[in-house]
Amino acid sequence: MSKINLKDLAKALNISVSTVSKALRDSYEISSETKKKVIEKAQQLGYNPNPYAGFLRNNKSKTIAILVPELTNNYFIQAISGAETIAQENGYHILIYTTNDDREKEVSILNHLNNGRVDGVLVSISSNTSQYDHINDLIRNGIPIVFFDRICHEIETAKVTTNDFASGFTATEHLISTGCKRIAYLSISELLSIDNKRKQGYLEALNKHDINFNKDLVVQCNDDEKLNADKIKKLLTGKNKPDAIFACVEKLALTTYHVCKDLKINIPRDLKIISFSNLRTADLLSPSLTTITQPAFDIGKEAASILFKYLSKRKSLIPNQNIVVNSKLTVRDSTNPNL
Amino acid sequence: MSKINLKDLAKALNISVSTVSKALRDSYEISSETKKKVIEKAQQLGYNPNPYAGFLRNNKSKTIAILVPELTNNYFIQAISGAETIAQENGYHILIYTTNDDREKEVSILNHLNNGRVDGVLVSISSNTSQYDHINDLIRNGIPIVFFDRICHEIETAKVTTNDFASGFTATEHLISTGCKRIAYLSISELLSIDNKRKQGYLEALNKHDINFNKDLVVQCNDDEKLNADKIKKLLTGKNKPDAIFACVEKLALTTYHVCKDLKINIPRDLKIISFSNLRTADLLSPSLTTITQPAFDIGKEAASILFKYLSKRKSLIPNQNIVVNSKLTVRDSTNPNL
DNA sequence: TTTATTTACGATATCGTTTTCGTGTAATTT
DNA sequence: AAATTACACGAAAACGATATCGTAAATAAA
Repeated sequence: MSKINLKDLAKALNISVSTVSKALRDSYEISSETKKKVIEKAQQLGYNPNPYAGFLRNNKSKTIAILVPELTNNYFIQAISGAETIAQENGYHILIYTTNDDREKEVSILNHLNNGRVDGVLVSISSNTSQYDHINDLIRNGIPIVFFDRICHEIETAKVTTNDFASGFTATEHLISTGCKRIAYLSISELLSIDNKRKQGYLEALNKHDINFNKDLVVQCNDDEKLNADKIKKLLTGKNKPDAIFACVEKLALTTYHVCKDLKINIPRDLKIISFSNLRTADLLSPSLTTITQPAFDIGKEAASILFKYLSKRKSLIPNQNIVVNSKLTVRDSTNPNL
Repeated sequence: MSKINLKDLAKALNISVSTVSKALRDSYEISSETKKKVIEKAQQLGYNPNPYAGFLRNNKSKTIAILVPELTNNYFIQAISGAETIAQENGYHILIYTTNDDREKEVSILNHLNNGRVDGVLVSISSNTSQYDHINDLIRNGIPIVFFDRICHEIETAKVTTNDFASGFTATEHLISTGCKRIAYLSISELLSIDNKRKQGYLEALNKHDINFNKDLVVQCNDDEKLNADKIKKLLTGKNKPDAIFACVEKLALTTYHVCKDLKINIPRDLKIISFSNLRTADLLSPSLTTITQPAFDIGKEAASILFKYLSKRKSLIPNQNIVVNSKLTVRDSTNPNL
């Protein structure tokens, strides 16, 4: 009943293992009658090939890994979901790993993957990563990598991101257009290129509109929610308070909402907020949140597509390229000057 | 540089392959000096065992699959995240699959897994599943299954859920306590045991408080958001409107919020809402949403733990058992009678 | 000293495929 | 009729690690 292998099938048909194998793989060497017989018998006995035998033989596993800092994050989930869609279409399987923004873990997981377990990897690096030996090792071993969102510029391969600079610029300019002059920027990590680019956009917009940059309005946050809340609270209660906040990531916008609730600061009257976010409930928040929304699902699809393209070509060296998918500004009440 | 295998290692050390293998697996047959030498050399040459060779030989892959209806769902993501935590602790890898609530896909994926690719499976079935041959096939083949949330009672194995009946009862009684008499129940699928149990709790609470059950107040929804919105709109504009809604799943509560926004129905004054939900932003919604929150992360951890327990015992037949992790009612403004 | 036991290692079969060769028969060409 | 070519299949060697044997040397027991 169970565990039928090629040998069993061959015995049942009174032909050789190799013939059965070839028949099932539709080889030209096998006559169509034999093929038919084999396929029928396979169906009948419920033959299911052992994947690992094939992987071992072929040195290909039709499996990729996706490595993200965390799962409980709308952006990453949508990206993974997009990648999964493409994977199913191409018959690929997906292994999921999270680093919790821990560099040690990232290194350990990538080293673990450096042995042929996967044909390729989709990575969004953890924010405190700044050295890339573990990633280069993979590439050197012929395991291609595609970065998405949190990318490494230093590594030559495909990188899929959104237009972070332009979006940061747009977001800031939007705040300026509502009359804001003292715009704070909430940063999540100085080591993250997406963060830097968004900040560059922010600075450029300030510059264009002749607003002096005040470095006290850039708040360096991290993964500690409590600490972030404290920093934001200090920002909003100190002298020279901002009249707007541009949150680099969703998490910081939500923390800001909570802080404002605590401090009874009225959004958007006292403080306007805009954020990069993939929150599905952005329009149901109180007040609804103005967002720069990244096409996360498409970014995931795109990243997976590129990887599969090179895998199917049996090319493991992916040439350096930057794929940019544009984000979209959705204006809602958190930046409404008339409330 | 790359692709060092046992043979290479053995050659470099001038000892046999079997000795190297045993040394690396810390076998009692090998002297500690030899072990040290082997381990050193392995490190030096960057030896990384080919996983598939071992999987093939041992018929174990230290890999499990998680099958969920969808990824863009806070509950499933938290559960997966919990399972991933346990998996990392136990050195297991996780393959992710989604069915999009499509029975065909569910069958196809499970059949595909029925070949030793994974050692075990964590499943939340798709809502329209009602026959279970594909699942029994797996178990018969020695691949253990643990259900979480969307379970199959008909199959003898471990099932991890929340206390759906009691929670449905609590939710309904809470609405009653705020003065509601015409409480609608938004159902997602009649074939889903969690849905039925929650509804049973709802009915029981109505019964206890001598409220007549009106079957027009049970709205049968599905995966089509547009259709659901129409049904809810009809419910809220027809005669005999409800004064409260109990949404069986988060998605339906959000749809209700949108419909209310459209119809300018004031929550909670005109309509109170409670929902099963794992939304992190429940308290930031307008109004904040009263929820029954499932300990999704813990459910994922629990499900994975049970699976790994039996896998480590090399027992593939998991005895029938129901693990129940209690949900928690968090009262917020959407059911506040004083607003 | 002889026998039994432990210690440390090597040769080899095995897991289930895929694929390269080799080979016998039939069909085609000279 | 002899030689060539196509066709359909089988034998066997991989892929890389594991584990069961077997065995030589060293130690302990007789």
